[in-house]
Amino acid sequence: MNDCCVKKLSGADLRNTETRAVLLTLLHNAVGPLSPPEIVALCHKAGRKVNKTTIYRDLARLEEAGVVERVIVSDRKQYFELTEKGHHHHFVCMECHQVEDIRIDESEILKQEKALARHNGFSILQHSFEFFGLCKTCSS
Amino acid sequence: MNDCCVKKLSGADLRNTETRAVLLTLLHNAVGPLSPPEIVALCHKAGRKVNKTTIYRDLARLEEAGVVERVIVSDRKQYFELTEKGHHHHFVCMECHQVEDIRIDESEILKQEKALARHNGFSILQHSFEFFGLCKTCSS
DNA sequence: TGACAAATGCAACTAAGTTGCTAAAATATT
DNA sequence: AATATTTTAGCAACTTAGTTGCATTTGTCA
Repeated sequence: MNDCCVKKLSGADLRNTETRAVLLTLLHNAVGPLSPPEIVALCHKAGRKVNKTTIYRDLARLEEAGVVERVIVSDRKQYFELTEKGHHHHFVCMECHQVEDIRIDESEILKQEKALARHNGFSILQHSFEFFGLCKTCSS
Repeated sequence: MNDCCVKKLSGADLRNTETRAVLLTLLHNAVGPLSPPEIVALCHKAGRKVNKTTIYRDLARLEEAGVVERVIVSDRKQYFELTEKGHHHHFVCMECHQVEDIRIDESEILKQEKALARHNGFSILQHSFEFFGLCKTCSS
């Protein structure tokens, strides 16, 4: 298990297991957020037999510990990514369904959020923007 | 069945059935998009016994016909709303999970979309913004 | 009214996600 | 290093959303 993983796990009071190392490595290498079924499939591909229950529970614990974040993507699945990736949004390819991280300037949006909250009487605590279209590969 | 529904259905080459009238009325009166299980529950509440299969199929046909739109909300369910409501976004209450329609000025965002697409090599065809927080009722 | 296509309901199915319980592995203790 | 303790893993069973095939019923139009 690499040092980075050990640090993340021990800092979170979680035991260092091979499954967690694989999980964190997968999330680390991913170009976008991963869903639990995707993670299970990738583990199996990497020769590691894991049960989906374990993945769901590990993700829940890592989320509690602040190591991963549950991400809001629109296709009726949960997604997770490393917290260290920071706040960003997603591009979803309508053809291959791949999800890519993207970063945008939010200054204008934050202004509008404030106005919205004031006007409608609710408080806005977070947001999620998704863009849909064809990715580089699928559009060429 | 009210005139409005009849027009929507005949214009879409769909037969006028009581179930569809109820469905369209529910969507018409909703403050936000509805999920199929929600629609089934609301139908039953309104004294109309419908099978979920019918609702899923009716929604699919109405979507094809452009009468309703499949909406992208983040909680792993499909949602539908009347197309006539036009383009807008959603506010999701983190407490009661109610989804409300909201409208924002997108001029700044559209500019960024163009830049993003150019920069990353993909084409953006649609987007979906969701805001999360506490609704008027839940925050008071 | 009757023919025919469309719509409905039912049962059976898939897939994501959850929970309880037992077995196994990781850490702490001696 | 061996063992006690606690966490983690795996399995089976379950829930809910959503889908499909097929038989039956209902709209629509001649």
